[in-house]
Amino acid sequence: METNTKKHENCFMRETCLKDDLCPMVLAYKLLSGKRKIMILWFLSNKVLRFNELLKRMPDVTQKMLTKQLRSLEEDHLITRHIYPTVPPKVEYEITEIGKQIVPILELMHQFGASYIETFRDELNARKAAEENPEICS
Amino acid sequence: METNTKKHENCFMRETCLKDDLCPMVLAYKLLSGKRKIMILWFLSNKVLRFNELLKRMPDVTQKMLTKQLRSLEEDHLITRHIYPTVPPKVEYEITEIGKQIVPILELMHQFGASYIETFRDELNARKAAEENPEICS
DNA sequence: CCGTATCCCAGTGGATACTG
DNA sequence: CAGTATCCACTGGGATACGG
Repeated sequence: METNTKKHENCFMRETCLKDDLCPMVLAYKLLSGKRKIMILWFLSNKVLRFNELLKRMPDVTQKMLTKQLRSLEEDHLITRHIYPTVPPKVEYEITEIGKQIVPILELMHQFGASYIETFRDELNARKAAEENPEICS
Repeated sequence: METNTKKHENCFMRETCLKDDLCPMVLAYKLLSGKRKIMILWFLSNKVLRFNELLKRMPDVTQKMLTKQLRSLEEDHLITRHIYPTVPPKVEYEITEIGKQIVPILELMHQFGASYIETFRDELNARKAAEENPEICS
């Protein structure tokens, strides 16, 4: 009987959710897809930050990409953008209420990632070494 | 002191994790990146499935892509592949122990997605209608 | 049944230079 | 400071056909 209280949540989903393309899980995935979005949300989760502050925290991203991802997050209502019309300009980004609901997901991902690294440390190091010295495979 | 039990988990991470590129959160994101991986893990989370059973559950994916994503998941030790050398061939995919640890993330994503849809139902419908009838914008 | 092989396209994201 | 504008390489992923 499915009146069982300990029934696996959303279990029905496993059979049906693909039928309509507004599957909540897939939607959530799409909202987070983009190489930098999770990091942006992560950094904003406990602090309002300016454009340059975000840029400094993400050394390997270009201005263009940061702008693009920020605009996309704003469009999805996950962050807001406050412009102060001063000279020089000042723009602050803040996470929204709905955006904050993503943070627990990020924390779980972090936990999982840490546990995964723990388990496969050696293999991960080997992979990394391999792609840094491809000539070894010659 | 970090002996504080109620301290926000991983809070320190927000400042430092980008410095080395093995940030656990980013790693977790990469393991799940790929249009179908979350769905595959979702379907396998409570059942061992054959290739064709997966294919039937995901009507909009090609064999090639399904194969590719399955191989990638296998390589990352999130699923295993059992081959029965019968005629016709039979291949079963099963989630691993480490793979099972991803399921809570998927469940959170599903919850979030549902809540997001609840909040922005009208806008989501409008967007969908817009991309189905682009001529409206003429 | 469970794949590979080939071709091809659109979108992501990097580098660099310029602007209000 | 906080962006645009251009150009361009790479790859994710779709369509289709073939193979063990």
